[in-house]
Amino acid sequence: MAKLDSAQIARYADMFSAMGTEPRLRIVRLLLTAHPEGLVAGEIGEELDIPNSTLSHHLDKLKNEDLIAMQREGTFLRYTANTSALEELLGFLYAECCTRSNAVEPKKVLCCR
Amino acid sequence: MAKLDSAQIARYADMFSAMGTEPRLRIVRLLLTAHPEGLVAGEIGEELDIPNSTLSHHLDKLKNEDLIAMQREGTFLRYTANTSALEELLGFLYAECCTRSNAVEPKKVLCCR
DNA sequence: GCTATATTTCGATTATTCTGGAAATACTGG
DNA sequence: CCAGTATTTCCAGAATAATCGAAATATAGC
Repeated sequence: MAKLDSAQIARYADMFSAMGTEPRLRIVRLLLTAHPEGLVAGEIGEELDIPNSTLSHHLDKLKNEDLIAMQREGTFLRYTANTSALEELLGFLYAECCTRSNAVEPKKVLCCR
Repeated sequence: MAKLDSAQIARYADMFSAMGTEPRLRIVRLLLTAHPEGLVAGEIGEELDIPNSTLSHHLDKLKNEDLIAMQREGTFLRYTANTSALEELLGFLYAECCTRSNAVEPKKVLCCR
């Protein structure tokens, strides 16, 4: 297993932090549900009942951590979950818990394929 | 799959938040490496070079989110990773990413048993 | 009980984050 | 180019979090 340097650990911490708030965790969940089409900002805000500017800040944070992606569609901005980043985060957590230390047994968490 | 209520989502958010800081993520990693024996507070502080009181706050937060456990050993306090909680968090993330939405393919993350 | 060690709690400072109204920007269709 | 809609940025306030020295607490051994 590759050794993790300080920057990488900090990055994972930032990703966890980005998911570490109820509104943002809800946003990610919602985008996963709507995957791969995603949703435009207005739909997210309406569904989760979050004011425009507040939502925009949350989306910005998630985007900065690369957990979601954005693409313009005319006057709309469509947001989608970034599956590779989530994959990476999941892989990190899995590696820490199961591979690196054998602290958690994989089979308890997942049933493969 | 059981439907997640607001309190549960908030709880997962809090767990992510607890891991969402570099010092605390390092602490969890260190305790996983030392699992199942764990480490006493002083050892953690020395290894990660964190002042007493700062460390104590971090440990308190992790303990509040049930990510670590503590037991007294004479004048020492031994901390251990709480594998069930980590298991649960890993399971949640897995379910969100892979089961619920099929956004991430399990085999990309893990190689089962 | 006193001393020594380990760790927490107190207290206070600084930094960061969350929130949301109002103004600005971006785009579309006429 | 103007009106209309979508969304962001600006700004500011309030709340929360991170930090750490110093004082307090807990335990052990003598």
